Amino acid sequence: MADHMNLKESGLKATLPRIKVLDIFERSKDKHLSAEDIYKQILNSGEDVGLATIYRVLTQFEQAGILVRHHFESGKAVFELNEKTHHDHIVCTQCGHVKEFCNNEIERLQEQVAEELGFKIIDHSLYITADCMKKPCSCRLGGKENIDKCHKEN
Amino acid sequence: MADHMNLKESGLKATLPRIKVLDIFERSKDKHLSAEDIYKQILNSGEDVGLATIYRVLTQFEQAGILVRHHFESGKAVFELNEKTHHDHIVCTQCGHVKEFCNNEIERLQEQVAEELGFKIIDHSLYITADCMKKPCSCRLGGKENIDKCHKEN
DNA sequence: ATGGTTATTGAATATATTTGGAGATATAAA
DNA sequence: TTTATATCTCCAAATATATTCAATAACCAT
Repeated sequence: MADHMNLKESGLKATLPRIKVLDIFERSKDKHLSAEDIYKQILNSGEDVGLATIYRVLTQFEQAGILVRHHFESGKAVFELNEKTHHDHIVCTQCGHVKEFCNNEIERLQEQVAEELGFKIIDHSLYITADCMKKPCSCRLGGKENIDKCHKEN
Repeated sequence: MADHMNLKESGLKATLPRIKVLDIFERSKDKHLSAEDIYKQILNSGEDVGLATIYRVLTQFEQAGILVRHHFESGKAVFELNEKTHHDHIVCTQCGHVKEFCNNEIERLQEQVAEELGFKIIDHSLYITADCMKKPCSCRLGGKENIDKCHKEN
């Protein structure tokens, strides 16, 4: 359900193969999955994605720090989600720039709210969509270079 | 017709393509529509609007805070009306039960954090995954009926 | 209403990625 | 050496979305 901002952060487009792969990993946390595993699961789900694409996506995700690759005895590489230190996201609707933040007070309140409702928090994701208020700024003229130029110093 | 207000407020002229697009979203609340979806619907309704215009209008609406853009499973962006009547979600990993909540303090802190970072909030979504701590409870035995029975009174 | 100013449109084209498939490579086992 | 298996690379085609530009339509002040 949650929008996959990991992709945007990594500069990867949210395409069907990538979203599918991410989804599978998030649905099976703490499991080690090989390229073939992923491939079969996607085929089973009715979608048709090439095996080459799976390998490519896995490597991209590894490079983006989304996944971790392991080589166990089996001869084939397996992957799992890279649980990074947590942070929330604020995304500019004007230029797409993503900024990370972490506010302890917000984290604490979440725990509190959850407890009041009778839940114990396992994880959470907070995405704020916003306007970076930098008009008139070059990032509004389009083009990735402009975004980078504009936000370099942030 | 009152839609024109939205447009005027955003400094956008009330043109046929824009009114049509807005209309479609208001007529199909809670649905996620892609540029193609909109395009086809408009063509079906007899009007002829260019696909380029649809893309342009959708981006403009997003920037105006009228629409929110998501990337779900499909690989193409989808949009929905930006409902200001906002709430957050807490989801139980055990039984899938979803509870909505809204905590003013959290909302306020988000505004504050955003402001400190130089952003103006347009929208946000907070998903908490948690454990509903109701074990041993019937919802853990599987089956939608059980979930409903278990959480009816929440 | 009229006309001038300016924003907006549609069509074509551009862009920038990403994709699947076939074959290349590599490594290990037989 | 052959065989099998895992992974990667090349490339042409597909995809989603953006941009350019001349023609048109919306807005505003007469």
